[in-house]
Amino acid sequence: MSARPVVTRFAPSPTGFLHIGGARTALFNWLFARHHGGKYLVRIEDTDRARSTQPAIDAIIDGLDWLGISGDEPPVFQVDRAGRHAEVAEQLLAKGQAYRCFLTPEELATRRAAAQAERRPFRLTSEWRDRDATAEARPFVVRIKAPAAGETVIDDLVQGRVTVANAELDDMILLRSDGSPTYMLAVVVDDHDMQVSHVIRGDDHLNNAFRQLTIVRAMGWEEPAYAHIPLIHGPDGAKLSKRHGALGVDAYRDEMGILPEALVNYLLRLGWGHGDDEIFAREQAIEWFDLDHVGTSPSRMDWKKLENLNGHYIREADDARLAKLIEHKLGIGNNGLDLLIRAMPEIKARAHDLNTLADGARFLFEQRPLTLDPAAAALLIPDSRVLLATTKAAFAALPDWTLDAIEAAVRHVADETDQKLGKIAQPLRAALTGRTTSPGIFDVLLHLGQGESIARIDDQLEPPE
RNA sequence: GGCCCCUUCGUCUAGCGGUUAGGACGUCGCCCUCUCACGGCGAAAACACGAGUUCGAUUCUCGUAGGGGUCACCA
Repeated sequence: MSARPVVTRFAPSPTGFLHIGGARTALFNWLFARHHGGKYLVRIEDTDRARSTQPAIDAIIDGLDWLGISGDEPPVFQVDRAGRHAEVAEQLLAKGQAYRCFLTPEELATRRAAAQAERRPFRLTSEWRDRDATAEARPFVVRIKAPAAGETVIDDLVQGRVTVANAELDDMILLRSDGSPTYMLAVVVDDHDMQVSHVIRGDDHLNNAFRQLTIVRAMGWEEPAYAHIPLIHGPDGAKLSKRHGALGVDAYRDEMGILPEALVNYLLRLGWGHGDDEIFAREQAIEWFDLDHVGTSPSRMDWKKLENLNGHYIREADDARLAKLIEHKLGIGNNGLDLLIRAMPEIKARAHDLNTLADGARFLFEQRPLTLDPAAAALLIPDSRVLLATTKAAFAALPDWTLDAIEAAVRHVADETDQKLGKIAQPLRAALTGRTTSPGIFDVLLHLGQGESIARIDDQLEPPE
């Protein structure tokens, strides 16, 4: 590795949302730069003006921001640099490393079809390659003169040494007939101008690296180091589809209720490992991250593991922060927020995403009389109602509504009636929360308050008609 | 199809010639217990196959099979 400063970049094309694979690529670039005290840049590859959209750009920027891996500098937009790209193409032309090709798309299609008919691979050999055709008036594209013989070797930081015969490389287009740069040219020029030292990107670009290298070499520029990381597949090993996770990171946030630190931890661990470690604080990840422990085989999404990690981070998260994140799901005001925060320690222990978190807190804000779910309703048999009535009386007599006092009261009723605690706790839970599962019953009582608790019990004392 | 890449429990991975092949998620069992979680303990579970190289291969080499990527005036 050369001594030049580390500069990485994440270069998405804004034709869709920021998906999980892109997020991981960005993360690895960010981590690598941080680890080496370098710089991490974001470049929007919008040279395909027909397919690039502003919503996509917003989604990508927003997603990176949410994950805490925004660029160190404002994003670079590739379209803004079209002039510079054309300039480099001109230089290549002047150096005889590129040529104007007057083949029309139709001619190209014909040749391609012919090659396919003969079942041989199509490799363009343009008759314009060695012609000096500056004077032609017809539309043309600018093509690179790819080396015809020999081979090109890349020492990929993840994949190892990869060799490709130059005969496999074709004279790809640098400038389209409308004068706009293609991706192939734009990446190389921008990476050079932005002084990118390490190109870390998805495996699907490995083949491109060879073609891009020919441009770098034709210009005599310093070559970046390459690191092609394996793609993420769906649980079935096939390409990640919409059905199983080719979602924008916004869906992980808004629909699945995932915390950014959980997604980051999961993504980091997917395709990379550090011994037996599973949980990484950000600083720790920066310290440990490297490229030589990035795996070489594609990895599959494991929703259960993400969920587990998310549960971990929810339990670790600040109560007020969590309350803020779910208050809109519960439709509560400021008074409710305070209650929610107070009850959060018990609620969050039982959640693995923001949806289950909100669901677990719902009983706190339910309007009386509660609608019991079937399992809870089934608990309220006549015997239970008698116990409930006794318990209610004990609650009504309590001068202080503290956890200790509540617990003592309930246990006392159990002793007096010679019942196990569960015989009282379960009907109580049903009456107070409408469900058969909830935080510990004493906590439920405490947070609901004396008046509300008694009222909810009262609601269930008489069997419904 | 050409070219390129990949292959350790179901999944994510540790391993970098000699290990009882380790951890995590998931699964199952037990414990804790007022329910559900959390937590604790334990169990089942893997080196794709075949040749080499070597005293010795999960590890190195080559095949086979399987999987993936890529072959545009898209990125």
